[in-house]
Amino acid sequence: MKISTKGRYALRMLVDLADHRGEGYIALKTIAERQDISKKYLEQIVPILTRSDILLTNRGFQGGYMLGKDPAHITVGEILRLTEGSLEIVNCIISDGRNTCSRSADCPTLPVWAGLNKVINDYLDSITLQDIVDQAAEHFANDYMI
Amino acid sequence: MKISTKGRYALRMLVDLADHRGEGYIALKTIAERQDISKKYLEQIVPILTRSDILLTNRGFQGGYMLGKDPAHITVGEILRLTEGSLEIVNCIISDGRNTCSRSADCPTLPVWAGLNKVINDYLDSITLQDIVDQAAEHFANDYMI
DNA sequence: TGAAAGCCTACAAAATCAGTAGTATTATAG
DNA sequence: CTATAATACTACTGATTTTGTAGGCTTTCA
Repeated sequence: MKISTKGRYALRMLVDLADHRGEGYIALKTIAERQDISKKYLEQIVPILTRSDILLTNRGFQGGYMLGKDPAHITVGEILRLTEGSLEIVNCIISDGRNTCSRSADCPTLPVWAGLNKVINDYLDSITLQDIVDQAAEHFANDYMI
Repeated sequence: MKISTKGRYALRMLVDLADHRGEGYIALKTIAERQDISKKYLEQIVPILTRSDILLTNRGFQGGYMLGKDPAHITVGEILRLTEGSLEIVNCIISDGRNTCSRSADCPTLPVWAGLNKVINDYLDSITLQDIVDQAAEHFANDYMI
């Protein structure tokens, strides 16, 4: 029951881009170095995001990546649903809320998982990239005040 | 990001026992057949629970298993923390709330995971075996009323 | 004393994770 | 028009986890 590096790295990359918003397209090499993540591995994760509207890409010389939307309109839930495939916490339930298991009609535990799903998705959908950037800035300011 | 069969089977087994409370020790064979789970596999999951106080065991002839506590005092969170090892959603954080990653001091995404952890644990700790049994009974009653 | 139960340990197929590697394609500067 | 700097695509791989099977051992009671 873990979120994989795929989702964690994607989030870190997008937060990095939100942090450097307004600097145009940023090369993956730069991000990989700043975040200390294998560039080759990131290369595999990134296309998942470019296929949606949250990440824009430019190939060739001086190419790179740029956020496609306002960080305040990109939620963590959105990012993780793309990179983790799905946030469904059990195989008993598939993405559209329908269920697959033959026992589902009478399964007393199914409502537990459905509720857990909702709690997780609601929480992750409530946090935007902008929230993360803002909170980090606040954290930094507090450090200075000590 | 999934809860494994280990946790799901353990929960189903304990709900089954809660359903048949007052019938003394119940053989694993019976539970495995009722729940359609491999008895041999259940055998491996069960010792995790007997080591805690939620499940009592009796060996030998007419042995079996019995809940060790009132179902109203056994939470889903308790069961899953035992069987899934931990409910921590990322490797960045370990069970006692301390963190392992070298980037943790400045990691802007860490609070997101800490918050997700709290949301998940709070939800799962809020549901007891008795809640599940009650809700299933209600569901059954509603079916009859239609 | 024998049958019914749980206990313990080893093994293994399949899936998933976390990358590495190499090649192809695209875009721009000069 | 070509060298270069960047992304895109695809294949492979070692390690770990998941989901069981299998078999023998021990305990309890009729």
